[in-house]
Amino acid sequence: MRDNPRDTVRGRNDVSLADSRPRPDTPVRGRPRSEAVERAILEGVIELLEEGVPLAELSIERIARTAGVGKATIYRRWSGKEELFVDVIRAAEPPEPELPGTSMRDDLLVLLENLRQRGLASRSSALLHNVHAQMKTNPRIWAAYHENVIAPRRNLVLNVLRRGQRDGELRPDVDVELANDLFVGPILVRSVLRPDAELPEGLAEDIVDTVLAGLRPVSSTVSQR
Amino acid sequence: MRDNPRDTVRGRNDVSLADSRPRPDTPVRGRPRSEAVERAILEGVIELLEEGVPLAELSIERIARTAGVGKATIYRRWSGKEELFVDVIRAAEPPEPELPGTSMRDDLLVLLENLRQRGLASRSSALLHNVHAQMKTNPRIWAAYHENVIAPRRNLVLNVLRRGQRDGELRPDVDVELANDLFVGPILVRSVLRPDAELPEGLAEDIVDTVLAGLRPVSSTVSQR
DNA sequence: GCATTTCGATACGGTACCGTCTCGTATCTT
DNA sequence: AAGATACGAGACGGTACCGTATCGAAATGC
Repeated sequence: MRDNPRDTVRGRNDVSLADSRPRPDTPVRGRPRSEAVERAILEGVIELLEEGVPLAELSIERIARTAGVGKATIYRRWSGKEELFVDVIRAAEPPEPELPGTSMRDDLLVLLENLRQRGLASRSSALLHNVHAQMKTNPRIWAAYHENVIAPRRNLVLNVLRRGQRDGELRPDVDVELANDLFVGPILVRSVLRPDAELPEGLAEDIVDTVLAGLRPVSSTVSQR
Repeated sequence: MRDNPRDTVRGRNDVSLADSRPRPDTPVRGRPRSEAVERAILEGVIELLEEGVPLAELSIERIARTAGVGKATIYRRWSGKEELFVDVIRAAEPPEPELPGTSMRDDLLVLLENLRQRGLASRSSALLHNVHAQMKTNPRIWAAYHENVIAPRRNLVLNVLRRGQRDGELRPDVDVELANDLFVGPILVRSVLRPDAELPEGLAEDIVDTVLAGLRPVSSTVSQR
């Protein structure tokens, strides 16, 4: 797909639009691109980020150096660091959790526990930090992260909440979007904004039950505002 | 004879390093340092960050260029970009909100509304994004931000919650730290992690009342399906 | 008046990376 | 076998920034 229209040595008689043609046949001629090289590059970037190297300090030369490949091999696949990083995001996406489906509370427990585990993992954290850093400057990176990581998980929670609302486990008058943020907010805040905070064992259950029950003292009447 | 490089560094006040040095003869000789120049540099950095320029792309040369000062003028005050950024954080800190003190709910409304407003402001957001990006690499920047911005606000909320717990507005068995995250989490998640999300007008009130009341249907004793 | 220091400006050598290109070799299709 | 392409390695000219040094002018204390 990302073929190079720059036949170097021979005639450069080509004119204006290089690659506007859809070119359906992938170039099967010549040596094919190594899939192993591709993985080595992506994995190398992930490892560097995990080690705490910020994306801003990653140069193509350094990536090539640590992956043990030539610079041209990288430029053959991606046009630059940001393009590459989009694929890194895709490659690092963890699988979605399986839901028991027995009740809204049970599903929420699984989802929040999964979120807590991800908060404890350096890989997710490193990725999120660097995505976050590039968000303002490079909306494409943010879009890729949102599409590949955030949106799927968010939809999972929203669907669980909607079903819970249908089944009477959730007050019908609450906004499910707000409810979602009430559940995931505490974990996200601790893992992203206060990395020194702890994510203790029973946190997911504490959050679910506390949010469901409310913080007002039990004897208080509902008429209070 | 020119100066040795050590006496140029004298940053004003330090965060983590003790540096209780009682001003080694603030050089009253010669031309004094311009306070206006100092402000111009700090404000220039803040404006650049507000415009979406990431901290990683800020070079001393560029800062000097946009502030209209010489490079040496910057190096005379700070030893590098990170040192400078610590002072930028301090300079951009907004004032703490005033609390009515009439009830826990009223105080929480003010605090969360204040937080919502900050989420809407580009200045806070730009700062937070860049602090966040540097967090892993440069713990000093994170420490400065935590000490100057996060901790004071957090303590404000925690005190309000503790008082509410004493006064019977908050269940005595809930962890105030968890309660804090339940209240601030939704706003922080929306402003930091989902910048496309909205922060609508009545959000603060919605959060406070929903968290206090709980998400479980009122008369229901059913917790499982 | 004079010493001292800061000011903006800019020159300086050094470093790192950019993206392209070339080389010799390896691997695939025809 | 011939042709095409990918591979690692690295040369290449160009750009931006680093941190220091120097300049003449300005601002202060003595």
